[in-house]
Amino acid sequence: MRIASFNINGVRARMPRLLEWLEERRPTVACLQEIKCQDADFPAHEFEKIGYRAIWHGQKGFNGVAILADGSEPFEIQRGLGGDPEDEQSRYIEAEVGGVRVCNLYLPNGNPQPGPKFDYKLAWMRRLRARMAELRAAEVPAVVLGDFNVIPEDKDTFSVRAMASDALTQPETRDAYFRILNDGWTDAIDTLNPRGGVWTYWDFQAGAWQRDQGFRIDHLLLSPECADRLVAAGVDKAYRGREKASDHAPVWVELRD
DNA sequence: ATGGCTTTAAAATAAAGA
Repeated sequence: MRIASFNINGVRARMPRLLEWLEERRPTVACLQEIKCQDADFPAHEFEKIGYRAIWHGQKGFNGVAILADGSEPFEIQRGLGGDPEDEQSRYIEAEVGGVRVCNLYLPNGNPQPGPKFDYKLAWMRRLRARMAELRAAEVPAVVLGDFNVIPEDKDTFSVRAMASDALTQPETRDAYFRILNDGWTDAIDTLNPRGGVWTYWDFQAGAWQRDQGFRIDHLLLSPECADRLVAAGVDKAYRGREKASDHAPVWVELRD
């Protein structure tokens, strides 16, 4: 099975491009972030017409996540990340699909740093680590994927200097990410591309796409039960160059059945 | 150059993104 993640940056604005990608690439599971719509406005019917069933967790104006599955309805396990009853942002949804636990997240950006948004990001990462520890303890095959808003290492950005004061590269951000990995998770794209230089995001501004000035912030983390089944992982880079594209490209992992 | 684009919300600007 192939499990994909795509920060779509406004699901309604991207529908033609998104349907195109689903039909051309036909992922078994497609996780979306930044759907930027309320629950009532999610275009579930458009996905059903091409054979995908969906669950989603929307929010007015920004954030919002969804899980699409080819030919079956994802079995919802959890919506929203635990650990903070005050947190009302729609950034997490978890489901069972084809015997795999699929955990789709849109991690807070955290800029500007320092400040309350950065504090929220770091707190969110601690809460995520707690949820992922539960999944590890249960020993279920799990893929935790999405827009992490983390540039893990210097090799994951076109310019270390340009990103030096950005929340995505701060030592605290990276520490939190590697604390999670060291609990026993495998970063699929990094494992298959250890030298780096793989981008998943290119800014809309300053000709970043044309200059190939991007970075890697969309990640697919595999539990040991899934890491044993890793066949391939990659970025559908060409979709970033199409008309009315998102600023992210889709990322995917292929698991042996 | 806290710029440079783009979407959403809502009616002209403002917030958010990374």
